[in-house]
Amino acid sequence: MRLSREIFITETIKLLEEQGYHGTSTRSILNACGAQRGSLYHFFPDGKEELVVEAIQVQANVTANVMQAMFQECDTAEEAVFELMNAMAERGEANNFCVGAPVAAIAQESATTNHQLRIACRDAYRQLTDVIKEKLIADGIPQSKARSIAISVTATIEGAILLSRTEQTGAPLRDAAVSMYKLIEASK
Amino acid sequence: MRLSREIFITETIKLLEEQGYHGTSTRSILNACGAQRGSLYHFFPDGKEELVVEAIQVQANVTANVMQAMFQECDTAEEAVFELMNAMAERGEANNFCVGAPVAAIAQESATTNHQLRIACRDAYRQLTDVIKEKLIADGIPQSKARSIAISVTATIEGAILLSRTEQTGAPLRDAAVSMYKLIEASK
DNA sequence: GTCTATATAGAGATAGAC
DNA sequence: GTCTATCTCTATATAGAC
Repeated sequence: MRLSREIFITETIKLLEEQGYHGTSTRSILNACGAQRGSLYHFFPDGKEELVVEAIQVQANVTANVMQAMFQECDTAEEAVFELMNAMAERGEANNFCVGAPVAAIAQESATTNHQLRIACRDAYRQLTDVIKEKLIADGIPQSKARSIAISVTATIEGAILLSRTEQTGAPLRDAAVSMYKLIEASK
Repeated sequence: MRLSREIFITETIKLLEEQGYHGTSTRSILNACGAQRGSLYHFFPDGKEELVVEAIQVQANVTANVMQAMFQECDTAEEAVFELMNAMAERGEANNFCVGAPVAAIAQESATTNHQLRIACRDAYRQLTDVIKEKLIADGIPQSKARSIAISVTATIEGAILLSRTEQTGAPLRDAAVSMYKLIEASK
């Protein structure tokens, strides 16, 4: 089969979402791609770590773009965040929560044990936080306040995905959506 | 050495906190306990999974007790949550964020792949959410509202721990503490 | 660029002596 | 209850033919 870095990255993101870093073997990645071992090390000479770091970066870009597109449709920042979180709840319910927070699992596992991965996760979160922050600023909230709220919203989203996955229902994401709406509204 | 189930559980919690489920080998647990392989399977015939399930339960109980004790010292619910989250920021900074959310890492990894672990994590979160809910109710917030806010707060705490670990600073936890204070205050 | 075979290490678990 | 030896499986990575 004609392979490419892109195919590896796409399949890796999916598996990371479900199983995290240690839980995702290069074997299962190879399997998902229909590739042989040699190809992986041809495209990613530094192996699994290199592949996962790139997967995190690609995933962050994709998510940031989706969020930005969604935010443009919403007048206020509280609406934007509310819509985003409800969309996540729906997406999760449609997929039995097999998809979720690809970065979160890696971040938890690697925060204190793998520098490269930690940095990749950190930068991914900064990118997503910035998208939220910009929407808050565009909505008239002063910069330093916007920064603090954006971090809180990012935290809440990640935690709510975790709870929704654990409960196997979108309820936590929907509850948290309401709370974030109120929080942003009250901060104006 | 004279061993016990308790020693295994205590050491396992510590390792899970840093490395998650797949990242924590039974070998490293044995090492930390100064135990031999046979002892583990003597105390926990079903092996790693049984041990980890118990570790999650014990950890949930300990955390719930700490929270309850802390909450008793605080007049209002918003104060209580604020104090808790700031205490977590401090604790993290004192430990280079090597400690954190033992349940979160396992929950992420096992949500879609291991039923027993998922249930243990789910119950752990329900227990912690209940502690927060009771404080909100005691503070005069009606039950259904209290439930929804408690879930949001739990989500935010878990997410903020994740961000703090990733950034290696307590800032996200402190930002989120302020936000949760505002959220609860505005919900009265 | 793709394939197979292999190297090396580590995983979780079991059996049975003491 | 503890220890050691061992089983089986799987992990990541490499080498070299094609």
